[in-house]
Amino acid sequence: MSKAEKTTNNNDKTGRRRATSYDVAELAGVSQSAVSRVFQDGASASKAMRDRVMSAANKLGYRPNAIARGLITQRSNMVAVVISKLTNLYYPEVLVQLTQHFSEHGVRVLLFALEREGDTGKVLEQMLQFRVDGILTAAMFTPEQLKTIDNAEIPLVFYNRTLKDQLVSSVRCDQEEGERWLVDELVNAGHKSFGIVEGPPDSVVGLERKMGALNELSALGISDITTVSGDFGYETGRECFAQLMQKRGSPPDAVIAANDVMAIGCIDEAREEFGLNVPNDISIVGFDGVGPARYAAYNVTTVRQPVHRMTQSAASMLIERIENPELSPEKRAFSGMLIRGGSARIQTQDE
Amino acid sequence: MSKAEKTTNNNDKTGRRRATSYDVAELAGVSQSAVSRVFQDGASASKAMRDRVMSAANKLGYRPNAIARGLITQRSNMVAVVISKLTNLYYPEVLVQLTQHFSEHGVRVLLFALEREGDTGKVLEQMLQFRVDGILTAAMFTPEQLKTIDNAEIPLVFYNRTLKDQLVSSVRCDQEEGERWLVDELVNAGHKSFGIVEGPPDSVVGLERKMGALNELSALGISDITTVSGDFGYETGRECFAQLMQKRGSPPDAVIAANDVMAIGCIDEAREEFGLNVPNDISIVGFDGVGPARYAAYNVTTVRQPVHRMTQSAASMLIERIENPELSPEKRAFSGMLIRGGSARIQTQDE
DNA sequence: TCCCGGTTTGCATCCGCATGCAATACTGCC
DNA sequence: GGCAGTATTGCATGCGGATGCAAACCGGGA
Repeated sequence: MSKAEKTTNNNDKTGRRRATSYDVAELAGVSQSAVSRVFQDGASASKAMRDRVMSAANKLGYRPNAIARGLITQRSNMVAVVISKLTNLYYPEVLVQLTQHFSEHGVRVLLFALEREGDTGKVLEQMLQFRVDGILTAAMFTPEQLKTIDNAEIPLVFYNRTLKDQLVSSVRCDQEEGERWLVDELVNAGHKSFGIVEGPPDSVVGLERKMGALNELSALGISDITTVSGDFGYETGRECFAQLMQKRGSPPDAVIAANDVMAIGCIDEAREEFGLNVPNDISIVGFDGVGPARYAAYNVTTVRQPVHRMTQSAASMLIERIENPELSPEKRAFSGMLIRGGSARIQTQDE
Repeated sequence: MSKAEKTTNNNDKTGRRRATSYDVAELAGVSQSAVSRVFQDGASASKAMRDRVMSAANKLGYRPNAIARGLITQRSNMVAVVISKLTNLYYPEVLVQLTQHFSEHGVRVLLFALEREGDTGKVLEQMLQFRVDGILTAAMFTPEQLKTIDNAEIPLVFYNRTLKDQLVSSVRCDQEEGERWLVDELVNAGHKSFGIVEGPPDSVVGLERKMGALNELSALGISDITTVSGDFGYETGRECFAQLMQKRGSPPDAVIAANDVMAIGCIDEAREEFGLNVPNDISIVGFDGVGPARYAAYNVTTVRQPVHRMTQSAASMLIERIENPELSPEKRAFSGMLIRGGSARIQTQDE
């Protein structure tokens, strides 16, 4: 079959077919490669050629086929972003910002949403089949899965989690540090007994926060600690507080919740069901600095993650590694920002 | 160049290269088409062939290349999902659920996030270049853009917005109806003066809600109405309430906010800055039924969107139209659910 | 044993674009 | 005007897999 015929094979059911570079070439009376070059960045093409091709392309409504381009350049210009369902209220911002950062570099986001953080297996296969150029994940992978990704030589950046002693790239908020701050402030202000509301068992973030708090409490010689476990949601925040009360009989001086939403749940439960005044009867702190933490009714004392810088950083780390696979892994930890809200009795000002 | 040579051209910088169907074929001692067939659903292949190929494939870590497959089948198995930034707190759920519904049908989500609902131009081009099989949008397109999409014969489903008198598919919550319910309840309970907090000017959803409320108020002969305008965020919710007070001098009997987050802002402002008791001094209602609306401190009277059914419906509508492009457009409107929270003085029970 | 119908399999080709290489056009300069 | 040097352009081919068609194979019935 000749090249000319190629431009006439309408194979769409409707008889129409999307214009290809051959169609444009024919209409413009130039070669297909010329068309290809006009639609590339660094390619050489004279102004005359550019005009002719663009005019023909507009007439036909031609757009380069990113799929075909990806096949030949071995770059899909897509990255996989993996999020898990539980972490409500916070990841939305992350996702929108990430998408925009990637977008500025011509990279699209292929979204993978997990029911729970454990469901990574199913999606990994898909990511590989779609030949994503990189993976940004807010969920953990098993060692075996990591090996698969490594074998495929796909750059990977963890978001808010990392692997100690392993060569992986990650961007995270220093949760231990944040918890340390909270604990220090509370202890300095005289709190002696603590309740800890931890996150779901398979959440790395939740675990880090809990350990950060426990370690610091232990370092400060505090041992009156009661731990209960929730799932990052409002309802379990309330349940957790109730459990805490049941376990202890009386309220602790302070409650450290693994995130703001659970802290809010605790505050509501403390007020509504136990008639406690927050912060006079009990201090309650959270983590994240999400929107609702700022609502006047709660004004949660918390540590805010620098979401914007983190997403920015994560996106550029991944893009750099896509463009230069030789780059060695890098772990970046951002400090959060202590928000001295009104839900805890701590000093308003350092002296 | 012979077929055999094809299997040996390592062109990766590292000397490694992802296994292709040719590699698998060679190792298994079969033809490339055989490999292709083993990795397809309806294709014919004997068990013996299946085993040989799968074994070779596993040995090589082969995975079919979805990009190449898309090129030939004319199906990318990707849909574009367009969201805009402003609508916080609510779209996250939508997004995760949509992704999961699509995922069950083997369809991936390519995410496009808009800074504002007006920025559709930039992303449209990208969606077309990536040859998405369909578009699900929670942002509006211009008539010109719609024509482009139509020309490209890409199925399109609107989420929570639609075009009257036009042949487009859409899934939405009946916002007018919901506002009608709220207004009826409030008026029945004796509210006579109203404040309306509307959404940002380019939000279709916001507009629908405002008009729904205004129309019903007018139908019921209520004319004491003050309108102010926010951006769906908490802060402007507070500002709006302050403006409302400034404009009127005294609080209206009820405030109808275009979404829950602004309703929460109004409640906080009313309580904190104006010392009003909600709902005794003033009723405040929202829309959406998001998580924070349920927090005990607010317990917002609102209309909850049936998010799960809506996303489910939207996903399947789009998939059906991808598989059968002849299907005519369809508009589905779901009724919301009136949540009689504690932020408004309305009857708890119909008699 | 031979022939027929139904499966499996291989062959060849195409999807739409990028790119190395060779051919051609154009530029400035002596 | 001629020529070296550079900027454009066209040609041919490949990226990885799907698929129509024909060849090969398989089993069963006469």
